[in-house]
Amino acid sequence: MVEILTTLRQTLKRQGYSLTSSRQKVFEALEHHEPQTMHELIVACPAIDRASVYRTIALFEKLGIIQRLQIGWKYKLELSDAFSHHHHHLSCIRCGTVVPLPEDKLLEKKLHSLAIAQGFSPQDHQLEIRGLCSACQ
Amino acid sequence: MVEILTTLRQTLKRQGYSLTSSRQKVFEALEHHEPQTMHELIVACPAIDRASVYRTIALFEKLGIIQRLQIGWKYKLELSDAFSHHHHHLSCIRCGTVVPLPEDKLLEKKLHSLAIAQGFSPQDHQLEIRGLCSACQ
DNA sequence: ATACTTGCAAATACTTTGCACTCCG
DNA sequence: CGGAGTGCAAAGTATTTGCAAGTAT
Repeated sequence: MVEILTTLRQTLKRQGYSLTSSRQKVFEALEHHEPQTMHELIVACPAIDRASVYRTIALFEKLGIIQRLQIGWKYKLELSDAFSHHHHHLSCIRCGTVVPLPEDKLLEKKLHSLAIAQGFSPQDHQLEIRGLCSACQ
Repeated sequence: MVEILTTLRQTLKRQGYSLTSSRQKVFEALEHHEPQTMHELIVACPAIDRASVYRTIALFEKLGIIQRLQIGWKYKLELSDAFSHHHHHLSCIRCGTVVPLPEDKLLEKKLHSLAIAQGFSPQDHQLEIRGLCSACQ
């Protein structure tokens, strides 16, 4: 808990930024949650101005602290691999639930080799599988 | 060429819509192109009002003619699997180029089984691999 | 001191809607 | 004729920017 905030502080400091209480609140709103929309995040941080949330998210994204993903129609935000675990998502097209997919080494290797085969130097990737969750089937 | 327009017409007609010249132009702007942003599409159809392009895209999406993808920051649009081939994307984080990834049966099977293992009934999926293309490395 | 941060208000950008008119079956 | 389709302008949302005041190093 304290540990991860230290990592966050260091990540910011390394680039000349500081861990302010606003930034910490945005970070905590993202922690231990499913990917959120910008709107949800703004609501989750009522004490912080919208513009500041946008600026914080832009900064976090630049520093690789968070990542955007496509879940359904709109993008959502979640902590990046460095602050959580690398994973993919299953999303239910009926109830909207998003479930993380356990890491699969074989899949990761496969994706890497596919990119190499096209002459790309892969850096990261995103996968979303849509379908019906067990409850909605 | 004519064939695919016939399929398009039938898809529309089946739901009570007709293939107008505006809709055909939007469709053709999407055909044989990399995924495009809404803005690019609007520019590509100068004779058509912005609102109509939005309405056409909404309709096409409802009927499964196109799909949205998140490529980097913003979403982009492309024809869905029914009007092109199922594929994934490699995108260059430097120059923005998007390259389709050839279909890989093994990958598809793998994704299907991963979803099943979580109790999901998978319907479709999207994969984006980001990295540097051969020219930008 | 100097550079980074933030809130607030205004400016932009993006998307949807209401309405009148046209087109097609 | 009657519903579908479109352009145009206006209304809504979403996101970014300028600026002055506050804060950390």
